[in-house]
Amino acid sequence: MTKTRKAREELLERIKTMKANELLPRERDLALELGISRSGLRQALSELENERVIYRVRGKGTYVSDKQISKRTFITSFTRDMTERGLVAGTRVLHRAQALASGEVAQDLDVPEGTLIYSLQRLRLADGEPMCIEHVQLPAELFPELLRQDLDTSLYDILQSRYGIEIAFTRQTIRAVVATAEQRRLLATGRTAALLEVTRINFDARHRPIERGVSIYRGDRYDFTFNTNHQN
Amino acid sequence: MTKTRKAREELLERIKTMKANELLPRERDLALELGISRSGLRQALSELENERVIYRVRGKGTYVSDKQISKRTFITSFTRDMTERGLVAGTRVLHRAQALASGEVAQDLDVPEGTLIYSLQRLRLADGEPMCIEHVQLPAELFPELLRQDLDTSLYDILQSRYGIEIAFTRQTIRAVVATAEQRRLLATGRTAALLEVTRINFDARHRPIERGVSIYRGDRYDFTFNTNHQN
DNA sequence: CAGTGGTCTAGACCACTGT
DNA sequence: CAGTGGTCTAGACCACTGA
Repeated sequence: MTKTRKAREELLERIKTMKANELLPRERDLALELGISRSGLRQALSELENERVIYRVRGKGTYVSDKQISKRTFITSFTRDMTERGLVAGTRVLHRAQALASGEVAQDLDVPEGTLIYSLQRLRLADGEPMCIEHVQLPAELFPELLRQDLDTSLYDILQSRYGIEIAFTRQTIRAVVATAEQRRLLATGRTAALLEVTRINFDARHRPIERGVSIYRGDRYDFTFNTNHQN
Repeated sequence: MTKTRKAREELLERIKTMKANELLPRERDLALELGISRSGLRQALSELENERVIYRVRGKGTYVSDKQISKRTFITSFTRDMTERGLVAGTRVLHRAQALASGEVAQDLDVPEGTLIYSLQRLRLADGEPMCIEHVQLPAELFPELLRQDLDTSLYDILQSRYGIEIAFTRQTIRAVVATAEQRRLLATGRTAALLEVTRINFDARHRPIERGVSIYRGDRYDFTFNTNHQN
């Protein structure tokens, strides 16, 4: 645990007890109080500012954000997403197979055409109701024996705990599409349903593609919320 | 222009001439070369890392990212968005009026119900074809005489150049909806069209809501791409 | 004017990588 | 082991805010 990290935790504790828009002590005092240099403190504060836990005003001071504003950055994991919405995530594996990468999949995963991949199709449920159809591809080389794992849970938990893979960032493309007959059947929607099609590629810290997939969500039950920073 | 900023620019110049995954000089040498301290250089590098222009590997060095990966963070401005796609943005103002904030609008803008706002409805075009219907609300107090401006251009350019307002971050919620008859008429889509409904609130650096709006995009012509960092 | 956050420095030491 | 990026420090000075 670095000192900056520790300062960050202590700051979060302190902020929890404060109201929105309340003023924090000046940096020089906070640093003294937390037993850290001002530079170290400033790094911790900068992280919290990026996460919108606080905001800083030059010449005035550092303030606590509205709780409302700070949340929702991370998405990606269906299980976590549903949990945050107060729903219980469920999974039905529709199909699992080895396959050879081609076309868009090979391009997204940055592997030559014909590379061995795992392909996984799952129906994801929220409180027992169909929410989304998921089609995932991963390079087989990185995940030996993946298809023998229990795939009824969070794929990202498996990648992390069993293969030690950490996702560093995600690129997503969202479209609106009209449901096909097959999709209507699986998702149990009405005749003319609009669906949210999310195509995502997950990368590790070295910018290597780790996993890609397409998720098709019911438009009447799902929305997608996120924040964007416009620094500079 | 700060030294860090200058270093950043010079680094970008240098990176432009390099290939993907090429190794940059070590930090100590780069700092010397750019006439800056290592700390200052590291801050510039950290910015570039966040923007995915470079990536760093401990014990090895700092590398140039694939050009492919770095782009697409900023969205929000329709005009800029279309320009990046190689399309010409156009605008037809459908409606402009003063109004009183109520319900969701008052809540999103964080003003009491009954506060005076400006309301603006525009049809946005790409290469002359309808792309999106936009419905925007802003607190009148912040933007005197707004309705007298030329609203056929980028609203964000007006906010910045005429009112000196800088947007610091954006919160967006995306849904898929089926087009109503009115929307089909305005957007010139077919009978059963899926649309992308984007609700956004723009905040300044002090976390004050500056503007909110709903944009309804044609599902067959538009997609929405963005990146998410999962630091920590 | 005093008080705040923002920038910058030179240097020390730590943690990880690959030979 | 030598070489890399990562953390941390103490202190100086700048730029902005509001009384």
